[in-house]
Amino acid sequence: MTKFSFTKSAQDGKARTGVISTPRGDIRTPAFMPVGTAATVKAMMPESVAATGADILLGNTYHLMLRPTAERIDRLGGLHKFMNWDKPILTDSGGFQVMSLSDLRKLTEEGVTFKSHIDGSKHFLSPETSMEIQRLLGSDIVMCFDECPALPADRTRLNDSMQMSMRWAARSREAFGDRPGHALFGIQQGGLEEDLREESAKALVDIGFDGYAVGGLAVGEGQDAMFSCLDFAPDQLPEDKPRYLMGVGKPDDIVGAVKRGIDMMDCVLPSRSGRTGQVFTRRGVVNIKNARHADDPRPLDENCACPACSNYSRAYLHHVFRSQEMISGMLLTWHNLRYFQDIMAGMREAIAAGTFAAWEADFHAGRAQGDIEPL
RNA sequence: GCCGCCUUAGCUCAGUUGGUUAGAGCACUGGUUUGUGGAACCAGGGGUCCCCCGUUCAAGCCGGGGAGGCGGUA
Repeated sequence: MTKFSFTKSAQDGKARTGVISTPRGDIRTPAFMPVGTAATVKAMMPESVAATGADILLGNTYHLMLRPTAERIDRLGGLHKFMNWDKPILTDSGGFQVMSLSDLRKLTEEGVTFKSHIDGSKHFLSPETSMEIQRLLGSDIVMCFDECPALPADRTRLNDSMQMSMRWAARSREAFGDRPGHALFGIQQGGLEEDLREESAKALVDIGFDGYAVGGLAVGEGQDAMFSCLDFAPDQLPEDKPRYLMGVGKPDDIVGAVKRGIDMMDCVLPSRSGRTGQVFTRRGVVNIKNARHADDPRPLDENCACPACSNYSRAYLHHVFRSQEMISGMLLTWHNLRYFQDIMAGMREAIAAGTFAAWEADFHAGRAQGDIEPL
């Protein structure tokens, strides 16, 4: 069985490019992972997700634990077979839901009891149960169970939370055990505090992981603060392991993160926004629902090779969105995912060529143009 | 012809005993979304309350007349 490994092939400034090798295939970095919370990237067929250029996608412990349950997925041959995706899958541990479902859970040192948002039933997640669920799912990259505190938060709260997440990281490592071909990633916490981040990184490295995530960002602090944190946080993590910025972000967040040394990211924005009419393009954001598109025969982005841009007018995309036709979410999600993957491919190429700064300038110049003039 | 019901925002409709600046859903115009509780959410514009007369301090609401619509009936 191929071992899990990360090979960096080039670096330009702090930006890195390389390959994460797994038994289920290679992940080209920097990588963007579409989010498939409930064993589906909403509105997309798995083969379509692959066609956008994704090497890996993300699934979720909490959601799959509730429905259809990890045990059922295990009986049916694992998450890859279940959802017809044979490339790598990274699963979040449920840590994010500790924050996003804060009204529906009770947290103790031992773990978190959730009241199901589906039927109100109680479910316990801890480092140990999260590891077991992610094992049953057949996840290739397992995330430690952590607490992701929302920002702003005071230093005492951030410190207490980080310390507990580090204890949970040790328990996660212990419970994960030795599973060749599968990776376990630790998650750095500490809010925006440099010394807490440093302490967290050291604790994680002492435990030892296959990759390291920067957690607890893009949770209310704004881009300037996030970038300030990313000016030091990735540097605190091992240079020879993948660095994963969790939950980020918008196109310019992603570019700024890679520039600061991040190798992997995931975000719901391209898929969620695709379903709600917000489109990301080289020239910025387009709201396809806006009246200005109703008679526009031009494509969203003439330089995009996705099906939405290749075969349909803005007028059509506007019409099917307004009509709430399912193809609207399908086409716009496809476009957004393709655009995100094009950004990643562009960055990988530029880093390899040593031209990242020029690529980045071009990226920002395109956005500065704004969307095409209305007809 | 007669009887009954109806007429309030672009549409479908609420509107208490007559009482502040007449509301909702949809539609319309925009905005937001960051390890998915989300095909979600937020904000805004939009009114000759069918018309006329009357009663009253005060009428979408009460009375009279008219117009239009729907249903029943000969």
